[in-house]
Amino acid sequence: MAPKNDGSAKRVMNKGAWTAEEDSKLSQYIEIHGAKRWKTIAAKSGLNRCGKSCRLRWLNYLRPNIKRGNISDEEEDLILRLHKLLGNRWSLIAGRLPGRTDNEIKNYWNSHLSKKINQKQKTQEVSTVQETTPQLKSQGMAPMKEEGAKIVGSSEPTFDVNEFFDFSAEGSSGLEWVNKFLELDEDQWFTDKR
DNA sequence: AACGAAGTCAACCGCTAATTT
DNA sequence: GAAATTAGCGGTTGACTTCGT
Repeated sequence: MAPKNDGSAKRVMNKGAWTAEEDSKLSQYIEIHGAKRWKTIAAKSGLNRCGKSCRLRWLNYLRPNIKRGNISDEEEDLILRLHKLLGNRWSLIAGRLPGRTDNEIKNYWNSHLSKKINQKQKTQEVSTVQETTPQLKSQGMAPMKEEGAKIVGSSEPTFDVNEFFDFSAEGSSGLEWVNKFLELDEDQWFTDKR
């Protein structure tokens, strides 16, 4: 679908890093008018930015109660466990970590955790293949290299969570089912960590 | 001190889903 | 119900910083 030509299409928007002045303008506008209708916010706040850019800036940096940096061990554990459960559903994972944004968690995963997991996975794969291959061969099956890799550190969960859980019935911050699942998973988790 | 490689993270892009007209 | 608009998501990029040589 083609966007309406409102006369602003040819206007060159600012890109790149936000300045303190831009942050201030955006914060002030949202404080008065609320964080709705980003296109309008972008147009009326005096920022030469697109609505998308304003929304991202607000959600990731300017909104209240944002935590920055220093992800604790507890938070890291939770991210690992939620990723194991949900895959790359960063916004859902972020919903369980107050003050954290999906972008931050995604970055943290890509720069820190994926490496940790790859290392762990490599060591596990060696032992798993050694243990399972003779048995699988005897059953006429190939070693499950791909499937095995999905257990930890893949971008997809090992099952379709939508088939198991009705996301439409859950608020983003009230995912009771996650806690239940994690409680169920707790024994296994601490067994893994020992 | 200088340089390149690797790591980090803010921001953009493309797409889909949800909502409004 | 269809079209248009808006919101939101995840993947990717690129500028900047840190580290190693």
